Amino acid sequence: MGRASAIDDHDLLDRLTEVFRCHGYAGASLTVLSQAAGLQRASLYHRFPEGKPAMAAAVLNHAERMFTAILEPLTTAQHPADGVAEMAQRIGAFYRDGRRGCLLDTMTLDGAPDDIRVRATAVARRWMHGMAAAAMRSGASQDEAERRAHAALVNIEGALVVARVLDDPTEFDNTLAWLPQLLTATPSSAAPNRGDDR
Amino acid sequence: MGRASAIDDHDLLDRLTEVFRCHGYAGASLTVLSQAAGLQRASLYHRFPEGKPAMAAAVLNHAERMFTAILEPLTTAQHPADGVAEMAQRIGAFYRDGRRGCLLDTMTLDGAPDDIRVRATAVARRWMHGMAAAAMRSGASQDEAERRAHAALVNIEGALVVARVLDDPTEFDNTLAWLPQLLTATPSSAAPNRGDDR
DNA sequence: GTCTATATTTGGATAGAC
DNA sequence: GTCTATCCAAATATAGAC
Repeated sequence: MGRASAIDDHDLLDRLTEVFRCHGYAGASLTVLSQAAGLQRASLYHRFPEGKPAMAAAVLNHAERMFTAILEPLTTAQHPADGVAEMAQRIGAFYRDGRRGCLLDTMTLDGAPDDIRVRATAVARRWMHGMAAAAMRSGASQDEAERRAHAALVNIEGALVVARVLDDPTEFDNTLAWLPQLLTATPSSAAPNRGDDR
Repeated sequence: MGRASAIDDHDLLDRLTEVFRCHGYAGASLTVLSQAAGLQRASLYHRFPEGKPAMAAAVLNHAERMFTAILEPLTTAQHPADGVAEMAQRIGAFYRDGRRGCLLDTMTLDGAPDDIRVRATAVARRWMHGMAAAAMRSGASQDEAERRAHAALVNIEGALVVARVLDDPTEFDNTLAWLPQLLTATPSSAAPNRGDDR
C-alpha cells in the first residue's frame, strides 16, 4: 500500500466500536483493535496520536453521532408512539438485536480514563432526555416522563446485559417492542409494565 | 509475619470480588488484585496456583454461595411477597445500594475465560429460577413466572449499569422496592410495572 | 498513510529465602 | 504462608523506511 487511506474514518470507527463494546476498555488491546481495523498498530497511532484513550474518546463521539440519528424520530414523528417505535427499531439495529453490548456499560468500568466516563454519562443523559421529551409529548408530567425514560434506559441496558450473560439475545426484541407503551401510553392504561400484552 | 495466614479465605475472596466487579476480568490485574488483598502477587499464586483464571473462578464460586444466602428467603418465607422483600433487602446490601456492579456483567465480556462465562450463565439461571419459583408460589403460571423473573433480572442488572453510568445509585433502591410487586402481585392488579405506586 | 522494527512499561507467573 | 527477586510475554508507544 502507499499513501491512500486503507480505510476511511467512519469505517474505522465502526470497527473500533465493535472491539470496545465487546471487550470493554481494559480488554480492548492495541493488538485486538489493530486486527479489527485491518491496520498495524503503528497505523492506528498515526490516526490517533494520543493513543488508546483517544481511540476510546473518538469511539464515544462516534456513538454520540449514531445516537443523534437513532433519536431523531423522537422529535420528527407525528405521534410520539410512532417516534418511539421507530427509535426502538433503530436501537435494535444498533445493538444487533441484542447480540452486541452497550459502550455505556463496557467503557465505564474502573480503569477507564475519567473523561471517557464523563462522556458516557453525558451520552446517557442525552438519551434519557430525548425519551423523556417523547413521554411528555404524549401527555406525561415532567416527573412521570423522567421516570419512564429512566425505566426505559434501565430495561434496555439490563436486557443487553442479560442477553450476554444468558447467551440468548431473543428476549431483547421484546424489550424494544415494549418501549412505545412504556414511554408514551396514557397514564391510566399505561403504567410502564411488562406482564400484560406481549 | 510468618507462617500464619495474613487473611482468611473468606475475607480474601471478598476483596478479590470487589476488584473483579469494579474492574471487570480484563481490568483486574494481578497488581490491583494484590493491592486489594493486602498480599504480594506471589502470595496470591500460593493461594491460587492456577493463576488469575482460578481467582476469577473462586470469586464466582464465592458469589454463588452468597446468592444461596440471598435467595434463601424466597423458599423459607411464609408469604412469597415477604420472601421477595427480604431477598431485595439482601440484594441491596450485596450491591451496596447500587454503588457496586454485578460480576455477571463485568466478568462476561470478550476475553474472559470460557469457563467463567459458563459459570456466570449458571449463576444467572439459578437466580432466575429462584425468583420464578416465588412468582409461581404467588399464583403465576410457569410461563408468567419465568417472564417475571426475567424482567426482575433485567431491571436489577439494568439499574446497576445505569447507576454506574449516571454515577448516581439513588434509583437502585426503587428498583429493589418494586420487586415484590413485579414478582408476586396477582395477575389482574399486578402486571410488572413501574409508573404507578412509588 | 502504512509498514517493519524497536523501545519501554505493565501484566502474568515462578524460584527460592525466611 | 508470605516475601523479594526474577523471568517471560503482552501491551503501549515511538522511530524511521517506503
